[in-house]
Amino acid sequence: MTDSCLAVHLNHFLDLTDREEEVLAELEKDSADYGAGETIFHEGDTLTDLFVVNKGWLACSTMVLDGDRQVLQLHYAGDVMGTAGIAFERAFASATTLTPVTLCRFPRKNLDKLFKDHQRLAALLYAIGMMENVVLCDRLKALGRTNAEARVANLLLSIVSKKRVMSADPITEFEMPLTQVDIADAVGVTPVHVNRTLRNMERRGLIDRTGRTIKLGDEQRLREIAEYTNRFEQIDTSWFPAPS
Amino acid sequence: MTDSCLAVHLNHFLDLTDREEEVLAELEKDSADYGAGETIFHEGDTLTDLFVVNKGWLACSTMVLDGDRQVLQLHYAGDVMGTAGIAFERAFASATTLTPVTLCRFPRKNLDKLFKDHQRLAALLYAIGMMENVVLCDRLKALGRTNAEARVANLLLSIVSKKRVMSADPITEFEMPLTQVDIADAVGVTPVHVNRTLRNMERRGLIDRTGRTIKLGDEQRLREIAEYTNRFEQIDTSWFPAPS
DNA sequence: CGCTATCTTGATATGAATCAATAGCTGTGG
DNA sequence: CCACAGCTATTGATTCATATCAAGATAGCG
Repeated sequence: MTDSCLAVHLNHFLDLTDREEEVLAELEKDSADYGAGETIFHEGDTLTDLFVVNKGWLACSTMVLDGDRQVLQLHYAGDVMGTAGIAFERAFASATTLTPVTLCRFPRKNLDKLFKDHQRLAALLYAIGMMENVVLCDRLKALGRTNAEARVANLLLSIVSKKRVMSADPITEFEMPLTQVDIADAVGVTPVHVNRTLRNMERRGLIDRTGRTIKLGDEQRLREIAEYTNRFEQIDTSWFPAPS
Repeated sequence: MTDSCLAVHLNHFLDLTDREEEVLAELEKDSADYGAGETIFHEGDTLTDLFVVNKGWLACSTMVLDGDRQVLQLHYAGDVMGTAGIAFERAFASATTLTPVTLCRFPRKNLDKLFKDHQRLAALLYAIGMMENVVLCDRLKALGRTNAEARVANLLLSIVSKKRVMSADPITEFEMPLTQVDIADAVGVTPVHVNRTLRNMERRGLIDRTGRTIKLGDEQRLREIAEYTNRFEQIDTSWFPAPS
């Protein structure tokens, strides 16, 4: 077994060869720790590195001119963060840590080796990128066409899903990495309304809260409210080229 | 010069070699025509093919249980459609034609050759996928944090941007492929409100409308209102592996 | 040339925003 | 070890952008 977080994550979708695991571990050499609330990079920064998240939660967000903030993506252990940097030289969003975080930074230039020598891994990264695409579409649907409660339910479920990818047992209780302001910025409502929505969900037994800990009281019902599909569970790797 | 639409599109970002153009042309062999308003595939269909759009506009959309619809992505000549199929065996959205369309269908399995033998093209496809992620994030920001006018402005500008990628001259007038109901489903408001918003924008000289033709009366101002960034213009290919 | 989809406009309703105030919690320095 | 500062959470009152409901008016198409 490897201690590469990325390898653990990718092994979820594919049986990696030893050689492949080595290559991935290589990307995770250069690790650094951050406290909660730190900014890793800012929107507009020149950024030709990617990051493997080794531990903790981060949010990518962008500001509207009037001062509003939109949280675009959440990243958790095992994720590759900053993949937009594959297409653009400048960051389109800022990345901030929500919890203490360990990150491994590597130059995107290293990906060319991966494309040349480990095509199956390249395909897997591509597929994961497309999965993120689908996740973004789910969020688009939630923001465009559902009310505050469904949006919040969606967010909670996707956080649990991400946790479950990296842990063997089926979590139903978790430490919420987002403040109510963060939730508001993620689901596109005001903090005040997030508060009322959460309390209302609590009152009806959908969730239980103790401090920042959230327990899913009725996950089935939450899924119905959010019309949730877990996209993180598996990806279809059947078309992939042979392993190197 | 090739008649492959995909090659024309990709040449926008990279100087393709003759060999690369051949490989792309190969993907565009199997073409078929569709009228406006046809459905190419449905949400939930098993779908292991991708499509190159050769001509016309398509919309990918998904339904909410209560009957609402959310338009997720628009596709135009030169686009590869259905790339989510790279990660999943079932379509997460439906694709319908907005105008008469020519499509070339190819099995995703063909991508493995591309990964094995034409790594630069694989990297480019990956980069374009990541560009689409950024576009989705822009839309997320628009839906989460801006009013109806900014959302509509955003949509109009992104349609013009897509047209400009495939045409030499700087279009300011175009045939709108979406009805007001489609626009509503794309920007997450009601058709009634789209109508009022468009008329208001017209009254203020931001746009001119004659039938379905829209002319950008004050593109600069529209960009400010939408806080628009054109993501389609160029992608950074400097890290790519060498051409095959 | 009538049918149906699309667009337009007015009146009213409502989910969420805004404004405003208070309370709890966490850390930090005196 | 307490007091103060500054986030975070809670709650009520009011406002507002957009939804909903309803009814024409146009226009494209078979």
